[in-house]
Amino acid sequence: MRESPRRPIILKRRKLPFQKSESDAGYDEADGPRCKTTLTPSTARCFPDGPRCKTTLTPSTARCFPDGIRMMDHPTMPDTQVVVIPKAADLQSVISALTAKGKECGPQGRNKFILLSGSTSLEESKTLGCLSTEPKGDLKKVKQETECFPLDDSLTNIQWLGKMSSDGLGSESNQKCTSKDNPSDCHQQPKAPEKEKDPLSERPPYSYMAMIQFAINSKKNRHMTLKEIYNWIEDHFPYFRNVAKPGWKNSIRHNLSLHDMFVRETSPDGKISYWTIRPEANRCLTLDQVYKPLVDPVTPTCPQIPQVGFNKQQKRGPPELKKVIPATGGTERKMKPLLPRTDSYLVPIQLPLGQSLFLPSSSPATLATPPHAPSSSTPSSSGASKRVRIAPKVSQSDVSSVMLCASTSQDIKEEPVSVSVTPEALPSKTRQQENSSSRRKQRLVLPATEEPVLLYPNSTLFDSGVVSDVSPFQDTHDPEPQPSCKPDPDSPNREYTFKTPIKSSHPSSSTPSKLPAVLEPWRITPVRKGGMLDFSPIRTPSGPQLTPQRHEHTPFSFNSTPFKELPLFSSPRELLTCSRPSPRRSTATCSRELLQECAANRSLTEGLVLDTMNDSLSKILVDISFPNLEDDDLGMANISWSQFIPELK
Amino acid sequence: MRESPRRPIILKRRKLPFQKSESDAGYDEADGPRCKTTLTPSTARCFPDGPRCKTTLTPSTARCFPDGIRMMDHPTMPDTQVVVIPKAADLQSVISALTAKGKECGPQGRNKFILLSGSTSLEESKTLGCLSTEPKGDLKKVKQETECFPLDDSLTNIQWLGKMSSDGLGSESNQKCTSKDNPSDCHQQPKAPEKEKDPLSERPPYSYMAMIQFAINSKKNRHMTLKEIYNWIEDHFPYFRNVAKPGWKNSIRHNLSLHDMFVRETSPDGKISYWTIRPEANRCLTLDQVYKPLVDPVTPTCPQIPQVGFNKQQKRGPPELKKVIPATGGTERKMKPLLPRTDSYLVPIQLPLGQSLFLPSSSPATLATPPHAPSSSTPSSSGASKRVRIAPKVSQSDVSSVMLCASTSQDIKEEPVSVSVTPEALPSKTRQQENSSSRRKQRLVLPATEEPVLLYPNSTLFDSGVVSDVSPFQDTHDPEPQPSCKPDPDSPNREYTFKTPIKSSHPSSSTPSKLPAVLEPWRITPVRKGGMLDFSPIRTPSGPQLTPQRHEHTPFSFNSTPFKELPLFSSPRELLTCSRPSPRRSTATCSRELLQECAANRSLTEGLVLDTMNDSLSKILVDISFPNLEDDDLGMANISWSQFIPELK
DNA sequence: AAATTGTTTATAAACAGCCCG
DNA sequence: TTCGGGCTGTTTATAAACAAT
Repeated sequence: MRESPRRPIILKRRKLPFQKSESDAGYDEADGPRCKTTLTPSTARCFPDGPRCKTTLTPSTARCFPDGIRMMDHPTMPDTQVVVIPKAADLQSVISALTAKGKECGPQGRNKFILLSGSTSLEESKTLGCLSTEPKGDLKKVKQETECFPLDDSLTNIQWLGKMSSDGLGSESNQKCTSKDNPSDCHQQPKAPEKEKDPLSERPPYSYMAMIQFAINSKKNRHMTLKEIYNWIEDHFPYFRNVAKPGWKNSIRHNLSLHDMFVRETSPDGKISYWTIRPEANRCLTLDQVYKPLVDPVTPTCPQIPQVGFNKQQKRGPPELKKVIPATGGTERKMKPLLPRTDSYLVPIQLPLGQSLFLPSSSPATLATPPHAPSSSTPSSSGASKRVRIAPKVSQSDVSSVMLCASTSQDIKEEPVSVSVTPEALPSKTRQQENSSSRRKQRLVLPATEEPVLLYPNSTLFDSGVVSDVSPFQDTHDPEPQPSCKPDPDSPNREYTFKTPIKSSHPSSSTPSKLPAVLEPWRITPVRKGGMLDFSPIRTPSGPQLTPQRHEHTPFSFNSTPFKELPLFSSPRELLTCSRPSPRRSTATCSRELLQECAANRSLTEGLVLDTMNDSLSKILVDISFPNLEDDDLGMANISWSQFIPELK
Repeated sequence: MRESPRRPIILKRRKLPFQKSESDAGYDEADGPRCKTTLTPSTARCFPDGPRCKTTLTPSTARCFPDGIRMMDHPTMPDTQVVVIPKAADLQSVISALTAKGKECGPQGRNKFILLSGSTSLEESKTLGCLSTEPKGDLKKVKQETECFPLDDSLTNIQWLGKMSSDGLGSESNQKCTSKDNPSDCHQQPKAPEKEKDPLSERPPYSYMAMIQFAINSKKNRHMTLKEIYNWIEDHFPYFRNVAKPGWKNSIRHNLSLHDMFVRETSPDGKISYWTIRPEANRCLTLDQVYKPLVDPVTPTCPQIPQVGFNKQQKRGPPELKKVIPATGGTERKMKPLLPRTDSYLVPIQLPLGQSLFLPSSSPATLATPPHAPSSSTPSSSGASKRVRIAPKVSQSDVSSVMLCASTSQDIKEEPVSVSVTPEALPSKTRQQENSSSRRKQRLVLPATEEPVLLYPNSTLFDSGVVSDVSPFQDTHDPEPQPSCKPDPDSPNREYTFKTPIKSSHPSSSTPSKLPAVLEPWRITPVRKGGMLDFSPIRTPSGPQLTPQRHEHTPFSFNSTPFKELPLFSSPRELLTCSRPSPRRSTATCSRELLQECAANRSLTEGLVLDTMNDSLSKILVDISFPNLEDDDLGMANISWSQFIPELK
């Protein structure tokens, strides 16, 4: 009721109902270096694939892992387990269980989890050392538990969709005026008489940032003028045309300026400004991805092999969620919620989708780098796409230190072979630039508060960010051709020039929006003061505040080891604190040509960054579209990850 | 009168009254490579040091350069002049004149200006090629003009200060309620009965970001808990205690989260979170710097030699500005306005303060980098502190390309010798991390819109950001010792660990906060589409949108040439588009030990980033405190830049 | 002179997570 | 001990002030 407009709740952020139930199998307690099992599921410990118990969110200990989740000790990393999660598994349950497990500490600190999605995707969840931050964490070796069906209320988006699809609108627009505590606003937009009954006039469950991405990605050339963005949004979300206050355009502009992922270019004549999405940051979100496809997934852009232990939607949203919004214009499909952005709190880990080799930390960069630049201090020179992002918010120097520590650690070996990416594609940009996302201030997580990190490769060619990611199809209604994340031949090489000066030289988050610090290795600095942690790799001689000292740290020189070559991290600490280069650019997903062309698809191949979601799962990286959350359109979801990860086959 | 609270105007941003008056000496027209004069003022063309004409801001052509400004052709760079500006010179006038000049185009594009502050500081202002963006720019070889006293209204801060010092308050607090269009707000804070008359209860002219820096830098160890920040601000700015709505604390928290420059650390026990400033980004702003010192500058932290053509305050604010606020607690000195943050629109250029050598792009990083990291793709490995930030907003990959271009350009030679910084300090972090600032989305300027870039080394050890930077003194009233930008022995190495996860992996702006893109070389990508410009260095084969292509660019491998070795840029285009490593870490300013300790001082030595100012000079980099803007306390301002730049002596 | 476009700061708010009484 | 409230921290939305066209 203040004088200020209430922020409309688009998608409520909600913490996953991680009950921190101290239950968990004691296996994580035995923290000694675990047997060097390969990633093959053979050694995996299987979770009961039994039916999910739709338990309430009470912190009860009764959790079960659904969908035949398998766990195995990490071959080389102590306190680390590899968890193979079928695509149909309840991601929320898994996260809940692992989170609980993560609270436990081994000799070297908290347990870590490397997650592989349903034999296809790789995830890493890890918790750092048992910082005494939380006194309640003493419950080691508790039984492992799984929490079932946390999705039901952990994803408010689903409910929104259900409401939206069930034409339960009216309230939305009213809410805008009444629930805002700003009754004065109601009279503002009298132009939407139909808003009460038009489902399309409800506010879409997407943030401005997401909608801008939808708009820009709807163009083949992937650039749009501001006006075109306005028009696209109005065309596809009548809410803004009919209901929203005029200020929404201000917000669009604000978002364009605020987030680094949006880049302004200028036409050759300098007269026209186009807004584009940084390719590294572009998840290729398109509106068609957020609508439930009316047809079954077919003609996937890339070869996809529905494969391993894939239980079709074990769990899905309430029945009403499956309703399809009446087709109107280009928006007849039901909107699907987006997964939370991965660059929020989360540490993306690069998936070893490529063959077995990792690119050296900076090798790709060196390709294009002039030889006279001896200083290969490039911290995250390697693919830098997906790395563990759990790290404290640090200065760039700190990042370097972390990287240094990692590189100095024992088992991380550099493998200069870059299998996935064609050399020309890799040249210079790969290093730091791989990491991308929308740039907001982001930070590394303190080890003390670690929770398991879920890394999930996107099942579709695009990093749709849609919870039930399925539709590789173009938005049929959209008059503008869907780029399919392929670089439009014209736009990239057009004569456009960037017009806006770069203001932030700060390498790290900076900017608002971007792949987690891990992707920005330079950003991941060791905690100078981090003496609290026992993990040596993190320690750095200099305190974070001393400027000169930040020079001491080597830049990200450590190369990440391919996942299968397991000794990725000597200690959980490394896993958490070091942004792993995880260099290999996964090209397995698509043909190499496709990848090269699909700059936008990089999120999929490199890190699957979901940065558009409003519903954030704090500290949990869920960087894939998980098909079983709400609906059954698993078509694309079946894209076999085994293609990417041969080990899983 | 909307329901939202009006944003209180703290410091109105105002574009400098650059009239684009086509007047300018024709010397800039002769764009051929200029004689290779050294930076000695001998060859400098002197501007009349006559009295400043307090002309209005009319675009009249009558501009004069005050204070014995000298200009000379750049020895090696075509279309480039070196401008030596005495410390007492009217910075605004110079900027105005150079801006006008910058509109002119030489054979290779727009003229560039390398500015040296009063024989002591170096600046580089340059404009890129004559992009057709502005048709009005045809006025080549116009007469040179100077605009006098633009400060009077270009720096609204001064007026605010004057008002504040003249106890003309009352209106301020009332304004908060009445001018806000939110009458409902008025009743909110009835607790400030004295606000009407207490000058201290007026809202300070600093942004939250600046005040947070003041607070944190007031502590020796340079970290503060949130609560301490609250208290410090309330103690030093009674406005927040007495007048402001409670929401101001929300804003403080918001700023801490939003800007990358603020880093959260955790105490060893994980119980306490401290907020710190990224050393690279820390300008060491302290409140004492913004108050006019009551005593003459003495006991400078570093050796300072008042030296060259230093005209004491030629120009100063209105007489009332010189009033000293009645001492009350720690705030009796008059507040001075801060210079605009340099990371806004501006391209910081690293000053060759050190000897003559530049660090190799990535050499510092390599020191600490494990040898096994062959991939030295580090784009901005070298000091990366100050570079030309005029560049289009680009993705990281683009940045790499730019750097590549620069390195590939002819005269840029790598000089691996790192003179300024002690080797241990340089190791890994220096590269990208040097660049720092507060992280907001920032972008490179399109060449089409270039204006001269002013690079000004800070005259004080601190990058105070204060317009009339003078006071090296600690805030005498502040109970907390002023760190003097020296690394507190305790804090840097404390056991604190970073707690917040890094969310943004995006290397570039990231954040919000960070030295300009130049400082983040990886961020400075060539304009893929920049075909509009004729400057080859900017061109890159791949379009900005294609992901794979971003790999093609080498990472910042080009090393910047020391200033005196002049062929810094083969063309203005290079200067503008390439983020110059400008590697040499200037250690000349302070003893090496001091520098090493003074992580916070890096802004001075590396780039002098002013990121706290509200008053932004669009596209003009004024990265120093210019003593003559408002008052006469030039004491510290006399710090001889000649120490840093031997050539000037 | 006005509208558009772009950049920044301020403010409010919705949550999440933690701590503490 | 648990529960609820408060504090801390992160994000998004909205408004606004400017700047630049």
